[in-house]
Amino acid sequence: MQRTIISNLKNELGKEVKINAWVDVRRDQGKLIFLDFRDASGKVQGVILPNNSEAHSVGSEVRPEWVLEVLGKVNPRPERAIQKDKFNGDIELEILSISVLNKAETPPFEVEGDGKEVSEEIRLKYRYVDLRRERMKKNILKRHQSLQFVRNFYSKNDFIEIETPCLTKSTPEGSRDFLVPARIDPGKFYALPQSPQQYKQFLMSAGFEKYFQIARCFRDEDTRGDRQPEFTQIDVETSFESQEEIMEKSEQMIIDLVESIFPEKKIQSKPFPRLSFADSMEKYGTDKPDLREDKEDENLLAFCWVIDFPFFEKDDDGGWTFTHNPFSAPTVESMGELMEKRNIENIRAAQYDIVLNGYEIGGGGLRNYTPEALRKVFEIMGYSNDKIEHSFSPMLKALASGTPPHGGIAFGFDRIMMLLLNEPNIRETIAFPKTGEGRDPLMEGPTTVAPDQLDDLGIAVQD
RNA sequence: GGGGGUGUAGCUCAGUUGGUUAGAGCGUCUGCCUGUCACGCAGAAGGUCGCGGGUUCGAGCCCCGUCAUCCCCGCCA
Repeated sequence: MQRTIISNLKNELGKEVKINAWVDVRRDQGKLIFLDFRDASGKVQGVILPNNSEAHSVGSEVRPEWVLEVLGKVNPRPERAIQKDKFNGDIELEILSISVLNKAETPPFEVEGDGKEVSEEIRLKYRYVDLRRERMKKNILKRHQSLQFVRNFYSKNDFIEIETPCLTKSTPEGSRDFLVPARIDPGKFYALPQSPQQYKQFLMSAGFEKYFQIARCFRDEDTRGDRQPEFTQIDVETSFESQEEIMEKSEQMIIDLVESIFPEKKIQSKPFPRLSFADSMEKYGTDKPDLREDKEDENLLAFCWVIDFPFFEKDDDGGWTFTHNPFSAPTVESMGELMEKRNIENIRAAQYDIVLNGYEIGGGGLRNYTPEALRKVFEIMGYSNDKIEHSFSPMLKALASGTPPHGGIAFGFDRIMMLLLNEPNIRETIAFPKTGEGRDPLMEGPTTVAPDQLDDLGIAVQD
């Protein structure tokens, strides 16, 4: 007999069916045993009637989280047992026979409820159990639907998804890199990408014109509730488009995403308001203002753009560093100042951040597409010619190979999910997140490795 | 790197001024229960008080160190 999924049982009234499911709850009344079943599609109550002695003896053995194959008959519930507000509350499965596919140890915590009363440490250690709860199933499902939406949106708009490498090269500045020792070249290291920034610009050089990627990014920095050492970015880049065109397309994607996948949400204002960095700092004291008119309304989304960022700021040593991205272009008005390296504090970047309810959820910019302009940025930051060549010569050469004007944006996907799902932190939207110290509580990484693995890599570990 | 919170039964927690045998709820186990759905009733088992050291006649409680975890600052092109 073919398996029926639980959400389809209501279409099989009066028929005999086979289901495969977990035991969600067991209520044993002696002669009458109730078992609530759960599969990926939903839950249903099963009942073992007193006359069925064989099912009865199996039924009194089974426990929560056991995995069963159940043959049963779908019945309407007796009038007095109907539960109007419950999924499948008007039907029940009369259990004819049960076979146990797998037993389960007593779970470390109850799968019922939203898990907010269980410590996160324990939830993450037994994540495969924690993910069985409805709240987590919903989050992971919404995440999937959102990713599908984004893929479709960009695909329909003639963007193509291109994968870029995870084993790449360490470049100075920005965040600390995760390093991967290179066996082929002892003493040398790959770096995991902090973002696919340079690769997507190479793709513009290559003439793909419209690129996107659901990209995993890695930054070896301390975490926060809204930051993880590895995270997912919606990475986008286009050629020959203006800042205005890129912002409009991005805004449309976000609006369509919210309205399609999260219809209960209300967007406070469309189009999204725009603030200059200077105005935002003056009015709100931050470059990621929370513009919600009613902060109690959990379905209210207040997006805004922040633009006109200063390109450079003083670093700790009194030199100049970039505020956002070294590959950004200056605004048209600032190009002269960049090329002549004067008035540096006044140079503005063609840079735009998108902010939601006080969180930065994305940022992008037009890029320097001539090698001369990009070189000026590095010179202002005080990089030697050697350093520029060592770290950026592929990019400079690509820009010299016939690279179109281009720009793009990257969204922090996990953070967007956190906000749209009303979750208190980013970890609730990620199937297997790291702890605050960057550990994997489920797999218990990182760990030491076998000495011969280190030998292969030519690595000696200090005590 | 810094600041703060937490760590006691499988889970969530209480534990008084340092004092007898460390408690509760849920879960688990056993028995009873024919309409439960937070099932109910009766009973039972279950403890490296994170770890190490110190003070003390005596430490879950005080002191020092350490580990884990959460939040924040730094950091995060």
